[in-house]
Amino acid sequence: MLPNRKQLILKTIIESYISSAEPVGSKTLLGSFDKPLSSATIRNEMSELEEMGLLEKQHVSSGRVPSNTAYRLYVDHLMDQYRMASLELESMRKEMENKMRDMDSLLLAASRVVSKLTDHTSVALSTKNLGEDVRKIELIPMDSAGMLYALVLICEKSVRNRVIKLSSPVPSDNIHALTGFINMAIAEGRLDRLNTVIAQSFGENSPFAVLAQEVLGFINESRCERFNVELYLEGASKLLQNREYHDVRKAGELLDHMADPGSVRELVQNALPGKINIRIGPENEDPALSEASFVFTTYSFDQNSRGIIGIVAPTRMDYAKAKAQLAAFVSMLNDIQHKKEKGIGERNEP
Amino acid sequence: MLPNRKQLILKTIIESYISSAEPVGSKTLLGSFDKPLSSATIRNEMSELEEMGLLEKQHVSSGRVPSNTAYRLYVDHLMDQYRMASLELESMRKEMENKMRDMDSLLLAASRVVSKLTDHTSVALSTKNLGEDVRKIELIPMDSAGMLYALVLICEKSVRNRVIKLSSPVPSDNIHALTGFINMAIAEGRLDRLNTVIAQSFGENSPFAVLAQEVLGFINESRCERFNVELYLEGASKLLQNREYHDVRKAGELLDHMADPGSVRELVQNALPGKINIRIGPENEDPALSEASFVFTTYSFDQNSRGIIGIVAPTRMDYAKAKAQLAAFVSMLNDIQHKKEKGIGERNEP
DNA sequence: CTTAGCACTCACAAGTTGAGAGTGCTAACC
DNA sequence: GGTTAGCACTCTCAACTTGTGAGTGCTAAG
Repeated sequence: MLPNRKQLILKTIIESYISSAEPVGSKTLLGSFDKPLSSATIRNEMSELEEMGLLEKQHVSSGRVPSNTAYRLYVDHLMDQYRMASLELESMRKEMENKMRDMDSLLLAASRVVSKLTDHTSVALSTKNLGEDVRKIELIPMDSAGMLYALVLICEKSVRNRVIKLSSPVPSDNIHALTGFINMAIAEGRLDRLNTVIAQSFGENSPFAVLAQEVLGFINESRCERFNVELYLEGASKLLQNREYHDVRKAGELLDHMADPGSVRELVQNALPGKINIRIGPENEDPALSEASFVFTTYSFDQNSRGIIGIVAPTRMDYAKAKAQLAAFVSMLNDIQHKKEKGIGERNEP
Repeated sequence: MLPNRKQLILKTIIESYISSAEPVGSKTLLGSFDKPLSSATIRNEMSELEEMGLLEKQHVSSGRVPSNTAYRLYVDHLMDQYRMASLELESMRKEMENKMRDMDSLLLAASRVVSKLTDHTSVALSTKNLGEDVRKIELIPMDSAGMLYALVLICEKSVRNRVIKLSSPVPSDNIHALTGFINMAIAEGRLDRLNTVIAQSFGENSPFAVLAQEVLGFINESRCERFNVELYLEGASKLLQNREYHDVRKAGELLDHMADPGSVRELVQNALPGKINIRIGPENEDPALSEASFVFTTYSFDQNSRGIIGIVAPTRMDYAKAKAQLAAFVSMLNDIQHKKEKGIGERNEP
């Protein structure tokens, strides 16, 4: 067993190296001990630790670096237990629960396949409209002439209101009925279709339908968009294979950008929907992509869920191939989607 | 509009640069035209193309490189259409269909959260026993004394057979019944529980139960294990942030290894189940990890699905922190899993 | 319009140098 | 004995220097 002071010194060296990544010299440790030690003393200890195979020098006169044996010793005996803050734990749990709910495995699968297929880094972004924004409405008749006070409770806490003036009066129990209708529709998440349902049931121009129209319009305006965004970046390491990105700083910068939903969203503004979009170098607003091209296409899975999928590569990429592959892929994805909607595919094999 | 020869030269330059990544000099193109041209001619053309802003030199005497404008021109007008081989298309479709079926979003979510949490590259590997291996059985009585010929159809095509000898004879309609039972169980994927069901229904030692036992044993032996493996590598770019991996070749090598299920599987051999395993540098068999540490833990979701999840980082990593985070994460995952099984969590908010 | 030839430019790799960090050793000190 | 100060020594790293080769632009002739 190591004497106490050696242990302490080793531990200090390891931790210093862990956090700084710089080889540790005898002077670096000067301030780190209760009892002040001179650098020479530390040097002596260090050289003994080196003899024991716990420290290593990269060259004769460099600081020392822990050996693998030292790490092992550290892990098994020396290191303190790290205590996670309860805040940290809590955020971890939240994150996990959200992720599990929101993960979009179709798009993930897509981005994996695209990356593998094109041999480039692929990016997929899905934007899902959660649509759970409107919670409840309340309609309050103000007089018999057709003035209404409408309240919309949105997004958990906030409230919007408006006075609605009807051209022809509507009986107050109709108003109650409408309130009920709408709240039920909200609860069941079929608010979008209510409009047409009412128009069909009561006639396009019936006072009731007009009122409903009015109220639904108001609700629509009040909607605060609640989006859920997921981003998949696959095959990041493929980028490194291009000589343009042999500079790690550049590669890291680009990858970080492509891993950030906000940045990607900006990149795909003004995309032609359904076409293969090609953005060459500085055609991408973002300076991080000034030497990269982004070939992508938009894709919408259903009303509430849109996405983009594409690849990033150096401007010197094989555009023809990438374009063809992406196009083929999207058309294939459409087929799959189609089959799924019709409920054909996706059973176990017969 | 560009004269024909200029177009051709530009196109050739772009395509040469796309595939070689080397600035293109006038001599490089010598062999590329039907009508032989001297390098001087090409030089003249190139210098005109440069004046038009389509080519660029990195320095006075280097080859030329297409400008972004040139790429745009190329994409819009010059490039040939790339035609995908039908083989390529087919493999794409297959890949996609498999991926969609096999994606394990829990583990993906987990690996994302872990990467974000620890700020390191995370790796998750899931091994799922598909268990759909046995397709059908057939039992054929050979004589009245209790000899049976059993056929098991496994894994789509292959067949195994065995002669089973019963200690006491079983009536032949019982045998038909058993065949029916088992095939039903196979079809419904509850073969595992059939054993106990029969024992309970017919008595532990009844001839029928004994026969069933025998046949089920045979089936079990015949099982060819069909595994499905999925691997998730998240936060690959985080590795680049460590100075140890500022060398792109090294980083790429490591990432490629960690992205390969086979390699990862080898790494986690002899893992202590349920513990946090720490493999420091060369403790990992694989030389690609000789300067990296792999901290991981095993995790089993249910009978048929096992996985590992962990992080890779340079040997100089904060082991204490990583260990604590991973431990906390796994215990949290267990909770979630638990809740899920009991059917508690995962509703919409109230 | 095309080509051959030549002078010129510049990046890159190899070699050189000096400063700085860190060591090991020795001798003195407690 | 353990600890410290001091000094010579080693080695890396960055800055600078140099020579070579690739590739150009220009000119003059075909």
